[in-house]
Amino acid sequence: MTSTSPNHVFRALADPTRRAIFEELTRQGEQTVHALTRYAGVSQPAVSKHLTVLKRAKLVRHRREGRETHYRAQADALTPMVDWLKHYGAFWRDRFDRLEALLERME
Amino acid sequence: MTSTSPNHVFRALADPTRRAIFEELTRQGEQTVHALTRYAGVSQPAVSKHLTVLKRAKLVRHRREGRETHYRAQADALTPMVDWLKHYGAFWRDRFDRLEALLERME
DNA sequence: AAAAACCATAACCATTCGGTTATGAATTGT
DNA sequence: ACAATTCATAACCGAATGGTTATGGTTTTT
Repeated sequence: MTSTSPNHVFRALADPTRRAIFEELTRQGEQTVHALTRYAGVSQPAVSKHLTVLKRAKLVRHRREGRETHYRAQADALTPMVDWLKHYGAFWRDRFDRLEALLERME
Repeated sequence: MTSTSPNHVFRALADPTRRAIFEELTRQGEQTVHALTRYAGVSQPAVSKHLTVLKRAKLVRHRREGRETHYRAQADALTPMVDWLKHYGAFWRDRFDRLEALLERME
């Protein structure tokens, strides 16, 4: 019961600007909308809309602090995509399987 | 050399119908356009267009045989997506790293 | 108190997208 | 030779997408 439909995640990461925002949040950690706007090269409303899409996919969380909103990446929301790759990326399936076996032995 | 931009792959897999086609090709192996059309639940031209998009992302290969065209999944084209997950999926990064270390030791 | 900063939403616009039907080219079957 | 099958492309359409500027609500700064 890890995930039902990976739809939102795949959709959200299909856009390069959105991917760039997520990447930036992963690299630099928590950021305000203002900081992300300077980084993204598009208008502030555009960034806000992208963040809404990422939020819907649970790829980011936000935290209000005064007049600014801090966003941070929520990497475990990538699970549906990883699961999908495990099932349909035959090329990688062996490796994933071996990984899981290893991790279990490590517990 | 592994991949420049994962753009085409992410875009191609964003659509559920396209993902379903790729999944079907992965599960059942090579298929004609006709077979895929019966499976996909959309018109034949729609399937052809989806296959064109998947082809652009190198996710499928085709082979003409008489009047029919056989398509098959090209799973190693998922590499850019896996690489991206390795870099930006912090949650999974440790696991990937450990996996690669293990695999190297196993050679 | 007034001004400025930060952010989200609304309204709008051009383009892209995913689908359709129509058509034609090539191959196969009768 | 003719009919039928397979597929790709063209032409078209409504909806979704990604961007913009305008606006307004909070909160901070002066």
